[in-house]
Amino acid sequence: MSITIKDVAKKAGVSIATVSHVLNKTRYVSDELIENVNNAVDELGYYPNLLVGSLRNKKTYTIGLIMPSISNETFGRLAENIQQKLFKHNYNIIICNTLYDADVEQAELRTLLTKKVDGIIIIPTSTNKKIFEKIINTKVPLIFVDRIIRNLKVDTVIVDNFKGTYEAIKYLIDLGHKKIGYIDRMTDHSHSVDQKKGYKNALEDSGIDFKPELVVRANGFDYGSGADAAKKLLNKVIRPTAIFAYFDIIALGAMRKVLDMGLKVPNDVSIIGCDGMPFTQSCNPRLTTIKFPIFKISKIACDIILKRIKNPDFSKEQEVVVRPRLIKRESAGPVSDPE
Amino acid sequence: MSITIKDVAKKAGVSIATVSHVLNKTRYVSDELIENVNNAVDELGYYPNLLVGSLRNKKTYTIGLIMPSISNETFGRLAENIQQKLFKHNYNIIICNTLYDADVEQAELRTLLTKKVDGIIIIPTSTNKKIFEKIINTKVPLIFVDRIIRNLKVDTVIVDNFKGTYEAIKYLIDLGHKKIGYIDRMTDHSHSVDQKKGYKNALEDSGIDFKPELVVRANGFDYGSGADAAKKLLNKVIRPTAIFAYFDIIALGAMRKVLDMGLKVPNDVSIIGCDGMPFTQSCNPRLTTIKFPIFKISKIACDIILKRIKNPDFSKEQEVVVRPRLIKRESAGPVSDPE
DNA sequence: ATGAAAGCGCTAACAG
DNA sequence: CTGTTAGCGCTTTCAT
Repeated sequence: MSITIKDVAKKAGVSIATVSHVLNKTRYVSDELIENVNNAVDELGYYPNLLVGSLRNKKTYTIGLIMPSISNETFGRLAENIQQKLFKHNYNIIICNTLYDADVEQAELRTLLTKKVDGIIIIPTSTNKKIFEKIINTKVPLIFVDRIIRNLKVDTVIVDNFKGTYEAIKYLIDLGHKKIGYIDRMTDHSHSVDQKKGYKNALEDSGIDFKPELVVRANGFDYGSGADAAKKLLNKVIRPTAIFAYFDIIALGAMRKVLDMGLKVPNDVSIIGCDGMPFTQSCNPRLTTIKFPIFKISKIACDIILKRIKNPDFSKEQEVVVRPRLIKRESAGPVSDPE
Repeated sequence: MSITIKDVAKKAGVSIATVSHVLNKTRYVSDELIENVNNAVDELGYYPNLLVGSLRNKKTYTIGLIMPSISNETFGRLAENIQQKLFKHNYNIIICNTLYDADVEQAELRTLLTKKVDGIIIIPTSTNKKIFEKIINTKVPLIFVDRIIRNLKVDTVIVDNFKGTYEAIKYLIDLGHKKIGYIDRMTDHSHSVDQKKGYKNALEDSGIDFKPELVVRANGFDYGSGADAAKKLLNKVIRPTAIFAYFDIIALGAMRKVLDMGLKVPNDVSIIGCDGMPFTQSCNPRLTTIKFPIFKISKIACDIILKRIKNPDFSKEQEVVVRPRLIKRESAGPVSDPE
């Protein structure tokens, strides 16, 4: 039972039309009535119901943002950037975490459509084309971030994981490393596949054989998984002199395990992570990492969705690829024992 | 121009009432018509407009969440927890970051009221009572988290920063430390004031004089500020043998500075942080820290707001205080050089 | 210069 | 068993 325009009109002694026009400055109203209306608004504490408009002019000024988990600091920063940028354009965002559960994601998508968001930005969990095609059919602007599904007609903004990883592995090779362990994800998402390809190609281009036993999988994004994965790698017959991990925290866990085993970083084992999280510049030793370009990604995603909302046909679906950057720090160094 | 109930009714050859009743199972409809309606829904890709209902039954199933910055990992986890819990009750959340700007916060509050959220959970930036009293007058349930404003009739969930800090300082004292540096916040918020009081009281209760020169301020939550603050402390005439910081990242920055100056942690300087962020268990050395009880806080906040939504008068405004916990790790140890 | 009223999408009371 | 319609809060056209 909140205060409505009727209450204001009654209190101000005018028609609801006049109240509306005063608030929106949509036609001339005498100074006296303007004053009456404004006073009534203040006294009653009236906040116009924006949702009503959505039923007329078809805009809610709300955008859905679906991601695996905003507590992941990189995603959190991405979300914050997106929220900031969109708020400047008067949009709010409804945030949903899938926690890597495709069913949850589907439910969230449904709710968002039901709440008539003006658009959806998503770091998808599901790889099921059908689901997204349904969304696309609604004509609600949809932007994919950080993950691509081939042959889906949708705007996409991704990081070039292939090149990023290729460059990092190449860097290790140039430092003399030949036995490079690789901590892989559990998923079959594009970004994961591309990353592994970067690893393989870098090795092969330098004439180093790819050895499957140097690849180990870690599940999740916690440092315990990183430590476990590193343990497996370090106990191999051919012990790697360098380890690449898909996520900084995994890399940190790996580093921890290396140190706990009495080895030195980078003297005995070099380590490279991914994302460029803030702590990577303050841990000990500082972590070499591939920086995820949060700012660029969020800017592009926002630009596209705003344009798409303004004009759904402003262009064909775009696929924007952003190049990540290798930040060289202390955790990766020359191999100490080149054979 | 999205698909409406009319389109469905036409396609299914029934009235809009029947469509409504089929979708909501609110009255008997023959199997045949149910089937027709469901088919029409599927074929058209119809998503009912939930916002319309909000204008009738006065519920939007949307809750506003305002915090300084979700990219702060602790806040991010809090937000994620809250989102998860509320989603189970069919609520979505609109997230707003104030970035510690009170004006932004005020604008966000306004927008949320305008979008008729069913409630607002806020870690407030502003300390201005007037602003919040206005919100409270609207009767929209409001919950304060992690910050308290005295004499404001509002539900509040906070951490006992006094006790938490008291305990941490006491721990250092028991380890033999007498010169304990304190890195303080820039704000005058309750949690900050309480924290400092905990520091002072712990000292005094142990017969150690509080020395203002051992208190230094850092602005922000980045590790650079922590390093700067630590530098100031370490260059004091009486160099502290321990440093307490209000935030883990500040503590990490301080630790970094200590190491960079050629000192050892904890041998030369012990360090304690606040929040219990994940990286504190994997940095080197592992950080002793006061754990912020994210799970409890979010649970309590959600419980209260849901009850308040269901029944605004279910109880008087509550003030729940949660006790934090000191996690003892390697960054704090016995003083090496007790005089 | 201002008011009356239609209509947005949907639910629920009423009609049959 | 199903359809017709009022009405939620507001904008906007039409009327005066």
